[in-house]
Amino acid sequence: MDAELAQAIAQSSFLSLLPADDLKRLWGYSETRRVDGDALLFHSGDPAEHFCLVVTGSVGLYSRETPDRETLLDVLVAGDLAGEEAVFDRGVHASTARALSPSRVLIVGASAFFTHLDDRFDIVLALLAGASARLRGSIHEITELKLRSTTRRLANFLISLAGSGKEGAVQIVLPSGKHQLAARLGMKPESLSRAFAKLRSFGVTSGRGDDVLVKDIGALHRYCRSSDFTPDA
Amino acid sequence: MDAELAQAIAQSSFLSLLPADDLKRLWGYSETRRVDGDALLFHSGDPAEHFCLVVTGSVGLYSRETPDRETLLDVLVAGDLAGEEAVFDRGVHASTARALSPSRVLIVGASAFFTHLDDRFDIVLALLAGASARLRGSIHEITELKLRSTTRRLANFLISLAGSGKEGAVQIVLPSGKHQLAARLGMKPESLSRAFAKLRSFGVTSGRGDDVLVKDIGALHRYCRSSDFTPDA
DNA sequence: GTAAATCCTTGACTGTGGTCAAGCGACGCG
DNA sequence: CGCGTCGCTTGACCACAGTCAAGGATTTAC
Repeated sequence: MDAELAQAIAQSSFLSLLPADDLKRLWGYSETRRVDGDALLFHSGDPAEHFCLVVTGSVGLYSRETPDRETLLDVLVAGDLAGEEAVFDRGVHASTARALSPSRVLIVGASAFFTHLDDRFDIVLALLAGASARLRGSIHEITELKLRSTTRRLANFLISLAGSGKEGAVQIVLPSGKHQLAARLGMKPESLSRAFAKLRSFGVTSGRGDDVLVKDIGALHRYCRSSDFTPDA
Repeated sequence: MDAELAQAIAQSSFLSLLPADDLKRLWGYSETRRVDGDALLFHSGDPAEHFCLVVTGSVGLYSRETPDRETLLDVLVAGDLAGEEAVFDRGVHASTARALSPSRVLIVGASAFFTHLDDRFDIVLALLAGASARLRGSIHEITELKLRSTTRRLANFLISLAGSGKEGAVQIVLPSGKHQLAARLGMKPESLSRAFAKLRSFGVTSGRGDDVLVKDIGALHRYCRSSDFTPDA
């Protein structure tokens, strides 16, 4: 176990709770693997033989209901788990996971993990907390989609990226390219571009890369709050 | 414990798994209550002192991010749990629960329940399965919102209400009024009405009540599949 | 250095769905 | 019986975002 892995575990909401001997046992039935961008980790509908912890890089979580159309649900980074919920529900992955950039992942065998659970009460509790947190995130997501415009969604997303407790000017690094960001927010790249253009008048500067500069995060907050039509001037 | 309650428990994905002595213990720290329509069960942001099982009637789950705007996430009926995820994540309710019609609910104390968990491994496992299933539902929901039109969303919803394995003509009873159904699907009542109008040419008949008649469920399936533009004719 | 390629932006047009407002039809009540 | 209300439907209009297509700007290749 190297430094990268140790850090990913520390960032994980649930693996970080595991005592050392459980981690050791986990190594016995899991492996780390390096994959390049666009590599498929598992596919929606696949039997859940394993789930993954992202160690480095980024992994996209996709929903694919019809064969021709799919949508990016979330971008996972170091410390995030992918596909662990399938182990407890129907044994079939609900979403597709694909690397967005060259990444390193920890692959955990589902059945071995399930056996492991039999005598570790706190693991299950941690998993339950993780699942609840995700559920909370989904609720937030659905609300955003239902009643926020594209520009507001972007502003809100930037705020959440900046983290709470920030003041004044903030430098933000997007977790993925603009194209994927658009998908993640449920819009087209063109719309994202226009949304950025609108936010420019609120002090948001974005170049061609993944870096975004916000002159005053408070102004963004105010924009999101503004209960109704600021006609996006 | 009466017949109504027994039936609600049988329909619950998780309480139905509990052995009799755990149920008995559960009674010790929970109570049933009758509420009228529009009664508030708990509010988003409230400390999670209890969660609820719907025994009869229907309960709406709302998300409220800004004080002025809220959206209906889901309609819960007999056997569904409301607010149980908060017990494991941050101890604060993520959503607001309000009765949509006169209802009967089982109120379970959160802290007592948490203590109860300490020695019941399988309860936690069942809860985890429930949370995973909900997560799966959320994923489905987000996908629908991102890439389906209002009419498709309605058609898909009717199909899921009909249940799988049906053929030919199906009689469907909506879980709530048209107004709430519209909110649940993330659209306005006017749009819902238009969506029903479009589906009329596919053999869907709806009056002013909660009853919907589908002449051929297969036609609906085909409509949803039709990968792209059937220009909703 | 020029050319190609990639990424982001902008523009013009269209369509879906929200908004506002009016029009039913059913039911309840005086 | 006429009047009001309520739930649903329709119509007219408009705005936001998707589509198609072109235009910069920066990087890579030769």
